[in-house]
Amino acid sequence: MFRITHKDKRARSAILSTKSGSIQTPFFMPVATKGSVKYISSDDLKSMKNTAVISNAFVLYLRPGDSFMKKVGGIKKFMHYHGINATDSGGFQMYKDTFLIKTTHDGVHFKSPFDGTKHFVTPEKDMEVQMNIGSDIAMCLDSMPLVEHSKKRISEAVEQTTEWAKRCKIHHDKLNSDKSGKLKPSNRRQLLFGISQGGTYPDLRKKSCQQLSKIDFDGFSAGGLALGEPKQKLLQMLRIHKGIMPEDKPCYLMGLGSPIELLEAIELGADMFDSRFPTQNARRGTIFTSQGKLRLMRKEYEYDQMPLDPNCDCMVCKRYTRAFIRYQLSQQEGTGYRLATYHQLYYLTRLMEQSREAIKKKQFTRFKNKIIKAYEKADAENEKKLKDNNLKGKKKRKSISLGNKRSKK
RNA sequence: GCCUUGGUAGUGUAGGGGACUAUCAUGAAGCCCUGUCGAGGCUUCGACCCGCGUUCGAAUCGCGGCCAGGGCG
Repeated sequence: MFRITHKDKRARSAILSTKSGSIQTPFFMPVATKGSVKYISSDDLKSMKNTAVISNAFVLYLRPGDSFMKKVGGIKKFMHYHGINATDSGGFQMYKDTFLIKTTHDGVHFKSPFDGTKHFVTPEKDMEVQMNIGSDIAMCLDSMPLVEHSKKRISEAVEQTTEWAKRCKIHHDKLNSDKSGKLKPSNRRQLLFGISQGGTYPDLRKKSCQQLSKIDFDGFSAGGLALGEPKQKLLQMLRIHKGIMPEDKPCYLMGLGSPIELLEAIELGADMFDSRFPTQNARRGTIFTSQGKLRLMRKEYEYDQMPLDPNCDCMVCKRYTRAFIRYQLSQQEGTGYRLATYHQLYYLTRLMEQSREAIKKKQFTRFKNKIIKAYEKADAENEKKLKDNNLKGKKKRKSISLGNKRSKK
């Protein structure tokens, strides 16, 4: 179900098989919380050769309901989606005040931000919800502490996560067994991933990984990261995670979505990613390109007739100008969101594709460095531009204020 | 020609003698966003048409000018 085909030092490319087919790693999953990637249709995803998305089991459980999803034949049919669908358990929603009431030993008390209704979710219930939704990959219900929480609380969350992980696995196996009680083969059932916690404390992360690695999950995620901690911490935690979790299982780094960080994580052997970062940034006018980060909303692009990325051959870059997309974004028009998002995901999909190629050729580090250089170059140019503008601005302001003083006298 | 409204950041506005260091939106500049309920958050910049007067004090009241609407000849 997970077959490593190529290795380049710690980086690797593999084939992940699910009940919906096989895809190559490493890959990035755009976030489709409510069953759609915002502003992007499943046909769009297909046209950019996207292979996987992740939805949110808890949000879908609230609306339209997991029984609804079951009735309509599962999320993939519902979405008319061709690829692999993963669902997040909802553990991440604990992170948000709008959802969480409190966690207990048994499960999580949530409130619905839609209508204020209260819900109690246990690990077992969560597994049933994800089964009803019919995703290809389910995630364990984990207990996710805030980064700023005390070490003690993060430590408790580690224990809680492990305990719930065991319960998830037992119940999930039941739900995925045939009549004789035997677990179905991995290509005919939903996969289940465990999630390590521990914040950025090496000892806690290690402990979490050690506990979880004893459970026979189909894959292991690193959770609670990419939430504002320094990059070096993030990578350190990934190293610990990778060092303990079995090599022959997929490694999913949850929440990561910035291009350079993705490459750095791939270099350390991570296989799967998801994040709202690229799509959210696209909607807010920060565009990833072969030439680094493009801040599209700057006035300097008001009349720009270039495509978002001159080296991109996506549908958007072939047809639309920066000026057009910038204007549509500024007007909060759906078309702007759609075009920016399309390019962004196309770019990331290509980045993953190129990463796999580079791993096959054993040139991944060179490839990574090339991309990083482009981003650094763009950042440096940007900084220089800002400095120049500041100087100009100061001169201008000075002359204006002098002018005012004179006119008042 | 006479009468009558009105002139506040780039734009649209609030405020009709002291609470104005002038509101809000938009804009511009910057920072942020990473298992998405949300088309978001934060910081900064930017204006009382001009002059004279009344008053302790004027964006606010008076007069004149300029400009823009509207009405009557």
